[in-house]
Amino acid sequence: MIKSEKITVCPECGNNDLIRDYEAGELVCEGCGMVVSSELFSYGPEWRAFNLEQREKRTRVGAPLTWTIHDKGLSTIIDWTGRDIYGRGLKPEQRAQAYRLRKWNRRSKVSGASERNLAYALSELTKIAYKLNLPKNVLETASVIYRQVVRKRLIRGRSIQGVAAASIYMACRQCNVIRTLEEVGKAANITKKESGRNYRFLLRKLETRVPPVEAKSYVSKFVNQLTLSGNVENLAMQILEQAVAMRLTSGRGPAGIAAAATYIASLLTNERRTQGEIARGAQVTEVTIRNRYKELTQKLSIEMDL
DNA sequence: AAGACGAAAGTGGTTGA
DNA sequence: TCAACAACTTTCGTCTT
Repeated sequence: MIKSEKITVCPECGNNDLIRDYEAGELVCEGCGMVVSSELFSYGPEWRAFNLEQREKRTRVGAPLTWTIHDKGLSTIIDWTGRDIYGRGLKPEQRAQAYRLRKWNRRSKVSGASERNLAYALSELTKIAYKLNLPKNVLETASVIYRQVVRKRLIRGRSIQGVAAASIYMACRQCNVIRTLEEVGKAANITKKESGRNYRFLLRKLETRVPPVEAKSYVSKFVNQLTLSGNVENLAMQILEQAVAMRLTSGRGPAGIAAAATYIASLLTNERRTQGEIARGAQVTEVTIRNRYKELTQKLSIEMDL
């Protein structure tokens, strides 16, 4: 789904190497990193993935470079051993040249506080993503988001940790990977409140539309956590589709509904899990699961002959 | 003994005056 | 800014497997 596709040259630097970053829904200039247009829309993977592992493998389509290194992974380093590639010593004028090259190479890479901060922030993003077991595309998306924030000069007065967490959370939402604000906050060593504040801030300032989470997105997470089979996952999905069609989902927390659907599916397929087990993984209470469970079984007239 | 159930009171966030 | 409100949580006693 692509809108306004006529832009071919970056208005910032005149470069005509524009990259379509579908995961972030943006048209990005390869030259200067400017986001030329954020009109592209992406709803995640083009084909179906049934769990996180598959999703990780199947979403490796997109920008060819990485956005997680401050110079996009294009750097070269010149080492300090005064020898050439054959191990021979260098002549004095060559050594002097190598020294000058090194100096400028270094300076061109991490120059000034903002570059240093960016490098630091990107390494933080990587750490958080690692702790949360996030697929690569989410990390890449988060990096693009963070760069946007830097470019709009919104960092001042905010902690790098906080903005990093918010970027990761936003990237998760855009990529349909379910992580709660609490989980992200914990991985970034900040409170849920703080990560939430920063997320709302980004939402407002970047004017990004993030569609609300569908209950269905939760199911694969739960199924993985509880090591249930694909049958359960499929059945839970079907239940949710019916629930959505019958408007049983509006105003309800998607996590609770998905948890209940997973619970029902686990009963019907004889892979029973207790309400407690599911509740713990879903970060809702048993009571909520029970309430949703009651609604779903009643309204969808699912027979529970146990 | 563990799990499921449900009533009742408490909590944090949104909404609308 | 504040109170009303809905969804959800916590807690706890009771019933079921």
